[in-house]
Parts: sequence; C-alpha cells; structure tokens
Amino acid sequence: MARKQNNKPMDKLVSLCKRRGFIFQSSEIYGGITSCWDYGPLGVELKRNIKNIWWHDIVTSRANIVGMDSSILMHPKVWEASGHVECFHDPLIDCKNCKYRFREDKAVHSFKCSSCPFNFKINNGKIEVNNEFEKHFGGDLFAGEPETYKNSDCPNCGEVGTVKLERLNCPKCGSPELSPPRQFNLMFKTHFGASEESAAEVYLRPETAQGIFVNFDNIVTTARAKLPFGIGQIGKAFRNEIVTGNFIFRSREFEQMELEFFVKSEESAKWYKYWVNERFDWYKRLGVRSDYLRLRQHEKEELAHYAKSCTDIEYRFPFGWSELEGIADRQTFDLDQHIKASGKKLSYFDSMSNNHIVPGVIESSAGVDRTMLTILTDAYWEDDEHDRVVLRLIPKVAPIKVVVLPLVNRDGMPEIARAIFDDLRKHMAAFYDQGGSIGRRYRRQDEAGTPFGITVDSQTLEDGTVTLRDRDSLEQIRIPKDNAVKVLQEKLAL
RNA sequence: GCGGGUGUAGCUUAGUGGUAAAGCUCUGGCCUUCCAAGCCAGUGACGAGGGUUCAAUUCCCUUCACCCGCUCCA
Repeated sequence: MARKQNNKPMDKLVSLCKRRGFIFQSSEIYGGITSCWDYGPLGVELKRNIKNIWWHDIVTSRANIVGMDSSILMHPKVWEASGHVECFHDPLIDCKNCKYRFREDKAVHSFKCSSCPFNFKINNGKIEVNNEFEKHFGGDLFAGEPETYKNSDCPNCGEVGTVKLERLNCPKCGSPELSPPRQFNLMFKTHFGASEESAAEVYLRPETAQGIFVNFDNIVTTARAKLPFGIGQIGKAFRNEIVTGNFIFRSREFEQMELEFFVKSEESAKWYKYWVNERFDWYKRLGVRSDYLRLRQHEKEELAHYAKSCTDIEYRFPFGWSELEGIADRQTFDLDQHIKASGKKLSYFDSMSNNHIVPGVIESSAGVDRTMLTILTDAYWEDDEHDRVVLRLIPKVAPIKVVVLPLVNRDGMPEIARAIFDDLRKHMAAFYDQGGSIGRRYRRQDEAGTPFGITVDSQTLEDGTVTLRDRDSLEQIRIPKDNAVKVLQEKLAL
C-alpha cells in the first residue's frame, strides 16, 4: 500500500503487476505480510512458462539429465551434514553505536582477576596484555576461544577460577553499548507431531540441492546413470532472511531451479565452464537484453570453503546489479559430507577403471522468482510515441499468446471472433475481449505482454481474412481466419 | 536488526474533529469500421488496533506493510 513513490525505480513495475494481475501482496486484506507475494492469473502463467522452459532445456531435452522432486521437510541430520545448522546457529551482537553486527566471539573480551589487578583483553584472536603481566603468557601471545578464559585460574596471583569476563566491546568502534547476543539462524523451524514439546524439531529446506544429494544413490541405481550426468529439481525453499525487499527479489519463501551435474573430478573445470556459458545463454534466450546481463566470478576470498570456483549471473536491476544464479564447482564436498554423516556409501562405480569414485559436482542454482523479476523488468517499456506501456515478453514466456477482438460489437463480428477464439484456445493461451474501443483493448493486452492480436473487421465478413497485429511494431497483416492456429503456432515456435 | 520516508478507491490526487471529493481505470448500456474518442448509469477507499473526545480518516500511542539507506546474504 505504499504510495506517492513514483520516483522510485521499481514502483511502476510493482503497480503494473498488481493492476494486471501478475503479482499481489500476500494476505493483503490483513495488511500484508513481509516479503511474501502471491502470483495472480497472469503471474502464474508467466512463472509456469519459465519453469517449463527450464525443465525442458535442462532436464527433458538432455539425455544425461534426469529430474526429481524431493520433500521440503527432511531429516534434521541433512542440515547438520550440509553445514546449514552449524554455520548459522551462532548468536550475533549488534553494536548500538556503529551498528556493526558480529559474532559474540569476535567481540573484544576484557578479562580481570577478581582478587588481584591482573587483566587482559582478547581482540581479534590475540591477547593484549599490560607489560607487567606479559611474562605470564610467555612470548606467545596467541589466544584461544575467549570462552576458555572464563573462570580460569589467575596466572598472576594463582587463585583458582578468579579470572572473570569484565565486559565486551565492539571490535570495530570499541563501544561497550551492545545488544545481547541473538540467534539468527536462517532456517525456518517447525515440529513433527501435534504437540511442540514432545515433537522432533525439523526445518523447512533452505535450498533444494540437498534433496538431490541425499538421493544420489537412489538415482544412480534406478536411472542407470553414467558420468557425467545431472539431476535437476524445481521447488520451494525457505530462508529466514534478515533483510528482505526489492519486491520479489529477496523473499523468505522462494522457488529454486537447481541442477547438480556430477562429473569426474578431473573434468570438473571443463564442465564448470560449460555450465557457466550454457546458463548465461539461457537468460539471453529468454529475451533478456544481453548488455543487462553479466558474469561475475567470485574472488578467492569470497569463495565458500568447499567451492573451487563460483560464478554469479547478474542482472542490472533498477536497484543495481544483483545475482540471479550461482554456478559453482563444489567438488566432492556435498557427497563427502553425507558419506561422513550417514555412514552410507554414496559413490559411483566407474567400470573403466574398476573403481568406486565420489564424483565432483557442478551446481547451477537459479531463482524462479528472480528470473521472473528479471524478465518483467527487462520487458517493461514505456512507448511514449504511442502513449502506452508494453511488456515486451518473448512469445514463449508471455502469459497470453494471442487476443481475439471483434472490431465492433455488431454485424456478426463478435460471433466470428468468438469462434476463432474457441479454436485457438485449444492450442495456446488465448484471450477474448469485446469491451470498449479497439484501441483500449489493444492497450490492455500490451500491458499484459500479449504478443499477438487477431481482429475481426468488416473485410472478414467479405473475404474471411482477419488482421494479425504485432505488439511491438504495431504492424498488421491479413491472414485467412482459418489459418490463424497454424500461423500463430509457427510464430510461437520461433 | 538499525536509521529515514510513506500509507484516503485499481491508479493519481483532494479534503475534514461531525464517517469523504475528483480525474483516469474498471463494470453494464448506447454509439463506434483499427490503436486509451464520445454519451448514460454503476461498483469502489481513509492499512490495523488502542487512547483522548459527545464524536477520530483527521490529534496521541502502538502495530502492520511498502520504499530508500545501512547491515546481512551458506
């Protein structure tokens, strides 16, 4: 319900999405709920088209890739093995002065003995100590976890358990004004069983990928897969993001399209490169302007510990370059983790070398909602010359492929148009509209991104031809009405 | 999570301590022979909760949502 913000970059698109039934705010009649969005009649068609194109291009059109659909709730040990529990269960502290957020153990810890003047600080993993007490630590000023010094024995006066934590300070600005440590686990928790107390805690999956890894053995066996081969999956994932926003770009519930492509480790660099190129081209084929797309290779320091290489595909949104998809060479990390945690043998038998090997994996992890936002943003066009707003969607992704219109509502034109519409909608998403002037009806479809319009006019009554209007050029050609299905099918196949 | 901004109809705006106006859109009808024409009629809003008050959309508090910036982002 935000208003008066027409100077904001996304506002016009948000407005159009609501006006035309692409995207609504979730639970709007109750005031909405943060970062949750619902897809309306046009939105769901567009989203479904995106997923279908991905599924076709990545899964069904390829001989060595299969699909799957794993459950959202999985065994809690999956997330321990994957590192999701450990990585995110650290409590974080906010500095009230400089707003820096940090892990509790990164704070500057000041310790003091309660029975003598002995004191020291631990800052960034190092002990800082007054000269007079330096001898107690020898020459080695390495510090362990600050936790281990709490209630330790005093090296100065020798009293037992008298070293106490005196205070914490911000590691950045030194301020002692800090929030209490708080949990920021990004996984959504829920419970199996009717009563919370007695039930096991489970998580909503924060990514779909683990569903693939834990089924690795099942799929290798049943699909008789031979390296290199891939497993693709589309599904919802949930992350308790601290910061959401930019419309549907970052939300807590979102949909992923993930491919795990298993390869012999020595071939991983080759396949990594292959998938980076393949995926980059995919967005171009969806009609996204190529100068608004770029690849960004992660620097060494930026890489997660398990990834050998990682490249993001980014789009230039009105709010800046942002990630659409990550392609990573994860090596054998994921399978290794599950082998360790489950004790099961997740390997592949290579009949060439007669060896059991754990394959490396190239991951392509794309966001459905982000792809949709990209397509909508990229297609949005204000055609000032003709005073209209157009979504220049390629026919393949457009929610409605063709609109059928009688030029005027008499002389039998509505009946003929209706018959053409009935014919067309057996083959493609079509729409019929007889309300208002012809110009108004064209404009409505321009905003919906409908690429083609068929209009029945007086000449149709004479020679059976109709006009076929092109959304972007506004050009019209005449075709026999009985050829409408055929002509459109050809155009849609482009 | 922090700071700032915003919240009246689908959109853009008006207005008031006595429950709200307009244009566009939308719906129906008339008219209309190709790009938001015209005429008639109609639907439709003060984000939510609480407080002050005889009376709150208006004043106060809280909350919710959106936007911008920071922070975060396996």
